[in-house]
This record gives sequence, C-alpha cells and structure tokens, in this order.
Amino acid sequence: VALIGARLIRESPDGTRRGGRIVEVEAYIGVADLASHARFGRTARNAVMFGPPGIAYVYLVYGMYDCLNVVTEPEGRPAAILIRAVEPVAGSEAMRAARRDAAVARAVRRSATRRLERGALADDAARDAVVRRIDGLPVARLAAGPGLVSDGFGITRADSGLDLLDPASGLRIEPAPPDDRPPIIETGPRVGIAYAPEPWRSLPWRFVDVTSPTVAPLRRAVPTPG
DNA sequence: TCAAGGATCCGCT
DNA sequence: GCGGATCCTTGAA
Repeated sequence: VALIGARLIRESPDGTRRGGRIVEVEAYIGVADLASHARFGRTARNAVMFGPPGIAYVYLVYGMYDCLNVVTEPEGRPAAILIRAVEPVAGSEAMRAARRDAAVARAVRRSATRRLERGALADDAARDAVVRRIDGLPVARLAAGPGLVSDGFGITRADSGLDLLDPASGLRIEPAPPDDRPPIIETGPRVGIAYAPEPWRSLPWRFVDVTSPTVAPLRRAVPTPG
C-alpha cells in the first residue's frame, strides 16, 4: 500500500527520463500464498524474492510480457509486490516510443508466423496498424497494465535483481512529492490467479488508486442475475 | 527429457 | 466477450 502514489523512475544512458505514479499493485506474500511464484519454494526464477527488500523481480508471463515486482519482506521471507499500472508523469513520449517498439516487434513476429500458415501478409500493414493504435492512446493509458509498464519503461528480465531504492539506479522508486494528490485506495481480489485455491484466490490483495484516470474503479460487488 | 500451463494483451466477433 | 499468440518455468518421468 505504501507503494501506491510512489514514483517509478527510469533514466536511460542517453539522458531520457521517464517517470510515473504507481496506481495499481498486487501483493504476493510467502511460500504459504498459493497464488505466488514462491509457492514451490526457492527456484532459479524466483530466487530474488527470497533476498533483501527493495530489489526488482522481473519475470515473463504468457511467453510475451515482462512484469515488474518489488521485493518487500526481509531476506529469507519471499514476498513481492506486482506493479500493475503506472500513471505517466514525465517522459510520456519516450514511453509511447517504447510501447511502439515493443508492439511492432510482436506484430512482426506474429505476421511472420501467419505468413507460414495462410499465405502472404505484409509486415508493413501489421506495423502501420500497431503504430496507429499506440499513437492514438491517451497518455494515461500508456502504462495501464503490468506488461505495459514494462513495455513503456523498457523493463526486461535483465533488470531483475536491480536495487530499486538506490538513488543512482537507472530504474528506481522514489517517494511521492509532498504536494502530490492523495490517493484513494480500493481493494479487490488479485487478477489472473484462478489456479489458486481459496482463500488465496479471493484475498483482497489488489490495491488501486481510484483517483487515477489510468485505472477503472474496482467493481465492489457481483450483481445478482435477474 | 517431456508435457502442461501461465501474476497478459490484442484482434476479431 | 472470446480465444490466440508465445516461450519459459515447473514437476514428473
């Protein structure tokens, strides 16, 4: 919860600076949390979750998207916060450019597979469609999902293990400025963990700042049919 | 070594 | 609103 409102900062070697307000997170805590990557114990992938706090844990989901987490508990206790959405504050055009690069690369790969299956399909057409879509996005939507945060900020698994609390780090987290708009936080169940048994599946460990145009307010209740 | 499935996003219906 | 893309990680053999 303390992360909501904090700033995610990316400084590239060329001096480009991207920054945004963290507006949606999810908590994954301990080996007992059967929704967490730590549920199988310590493995090659999740090793940094068992390390000291403040470190970046980046993993690949669905074979396509990198997701950024912040390790939270002291060494030996595996826990991390998944950063699900960031509201851009600075460097939004650099984010847009990074989103374009990532999406175009995916579109070209996909176009190549399709060409093998069902005949010619111009890479240029796929590329143009992707560029139009990304260029039409409002700034608030540029990092409105865990995979999109990584795309927009240029985060990859190579960044896993970085110290996010080091002021000299090219990828880091800073406190919200004192005059910042105060967040209003809603909670809800975590997303995409249907494989987890109860109570883990329903624990309200997802936190959203509903003052942000980047995220939609959580639905409070499931309406009864009829 | 193998087979299964995923802390997502996008295009198409 | 649904299903495909895509490849890495995992436990089991």
